[in-house]
Amino acid sequence: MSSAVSDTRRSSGPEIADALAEAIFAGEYEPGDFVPKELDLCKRFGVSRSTVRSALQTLVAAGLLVRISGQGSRVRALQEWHLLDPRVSGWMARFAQPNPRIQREIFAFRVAVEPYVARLAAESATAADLLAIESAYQGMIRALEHEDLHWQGVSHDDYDVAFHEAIFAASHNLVWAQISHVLKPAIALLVERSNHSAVELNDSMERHRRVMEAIRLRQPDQASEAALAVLERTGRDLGLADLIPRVPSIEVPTTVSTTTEKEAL
Amino acid sequence: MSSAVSDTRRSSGPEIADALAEAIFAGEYEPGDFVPKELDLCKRFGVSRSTVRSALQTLVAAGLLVRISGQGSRVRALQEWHLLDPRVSGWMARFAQPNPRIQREIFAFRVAVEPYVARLAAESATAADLLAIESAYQGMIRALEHEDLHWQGVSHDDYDVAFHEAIFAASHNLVWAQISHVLKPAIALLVERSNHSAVELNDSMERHRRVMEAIRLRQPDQASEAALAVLERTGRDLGLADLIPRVPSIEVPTTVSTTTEKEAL
DNA sequence: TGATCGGCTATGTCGGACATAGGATCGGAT
DNA sequence: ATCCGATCCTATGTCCGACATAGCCGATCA
Repeated sequence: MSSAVSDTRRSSGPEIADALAEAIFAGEYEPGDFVPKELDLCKRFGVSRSTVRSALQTLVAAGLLVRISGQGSRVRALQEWHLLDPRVSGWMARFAQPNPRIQREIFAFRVAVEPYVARLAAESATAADLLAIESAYQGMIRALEHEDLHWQGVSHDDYDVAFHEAIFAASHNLVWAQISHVLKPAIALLVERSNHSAVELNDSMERHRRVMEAIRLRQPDQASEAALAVLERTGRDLGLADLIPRVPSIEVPTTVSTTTEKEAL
Repeated sequence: MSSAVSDTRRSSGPEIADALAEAIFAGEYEPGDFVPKELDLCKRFGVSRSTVRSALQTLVAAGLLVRISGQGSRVRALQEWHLLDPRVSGWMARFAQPNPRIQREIFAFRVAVEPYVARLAAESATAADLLAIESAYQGMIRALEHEDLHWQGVSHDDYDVAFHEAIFAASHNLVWAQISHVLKPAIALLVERSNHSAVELNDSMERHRRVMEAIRLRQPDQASEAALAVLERTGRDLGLADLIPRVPSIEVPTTVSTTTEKEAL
């Protein structure tokens, strides 16, 4: 048992935390269980108690553990985990792939959020933002043309992720930008798992292009729809398509208070 | 200088991190600056290096600091801070009150998000969720009637925050629930700063009631509108009303793919 | 003048020790 | 016999002192 964490080489801090996180995400220690005590972890990883404590503190900060004085370190319930911590998000993408519930809920979140963020981007993207978006898009194109050789180690998927990140950044809102950092690992995971046939890729590229174009032309409604269309393709590729129509994206209320769409700048 | 952090009493771990965070948020140490080295902090707080290192590690996990071996601990740029970490969110609410940009952007985020979450809640709230929402609502009422004496130390504001939290929980989505934890301190801050005149409170209560009723009756559209109306009042009280019409909430696309509203369960 | 070498600073890691919190156990009193 | 309290035990929290290491700066030398 516990084959995942048995490395003896000196790996300093973060790698120990990673190993423990992997074990937790793999279900080796379930919520309510206690992870091994500090001294055992010292022996297992061949490091001192300071280092182990440092790693454990990382997991506490991530909300994965509670440390009870005199008792041990207990795995917390799933709801308590800080899923919005980029570290946790990264672990989830790497280790929790088979967990369908989490994948579904994150995708549902993206379906709600990304069209709205695209709308914001259409309203307030600067030239610099457009450049970042277009660079990512061109990178995706180039990576497709020189299919086998990854352009300088940067693959099509990397550009795809960068494309989505650039749109979040273009929203010019601190909170949404943070959320893109959190979503990044999840997006990366979905991108690399979605299908890669030629037809699908062409379709996907066209959908991405429409998002970019709508943002450039300051067309919030079209940007929102186009972003949803991108997710629709991804969802179809991964069997999550049922989340698309039922969980709509963020809305423009049609109440009377709505002033005419302001053409800023 | 640095009058904020000069307490000598034994305060163990978290309070030292809090004191440092307060100093950073107060601008005592700006991005790029170095905070005092470990040994100085030991002397200042009267604790050992282990304790200081523990506190510093908390700030690193929050994204406020980078620790460079042999050089010191440097304050990171604002964009790097993990604003979605509940701890950071709490510090922000407590210490960064005068920062109008952050307040505005967080409120803009709420305006986008809360109506959509209310919609989700209307679609999938269970009886238990309704109970939680209604309990918070009744608590607000009781706290108003016995105005001066806080009911068992729980004030009207606390119930208000709990009301919003319960709605997030009723969305039954891990990510949205997390976001409520993050928003909680910000909500608490806004709630306690908004006006408390009798007329305004009555108006506010009526708006809250409409949200609750719409969720109970499974009316997503009404729930969304009602949630926006609650925020509209808050925004008006705090001079953020201009964010309401311009930054609409998450949308139901009116594309053909929308199936008929599903009456779940 | 410029590149390499050495020293300096502050963090990273180590090992051992004691204090403390929380649970379990065992005992006494009703 | 049951209930309650004092005691022991375990594992974490804190402390101390020491050395290793990373990164910067200045001095030295070609």
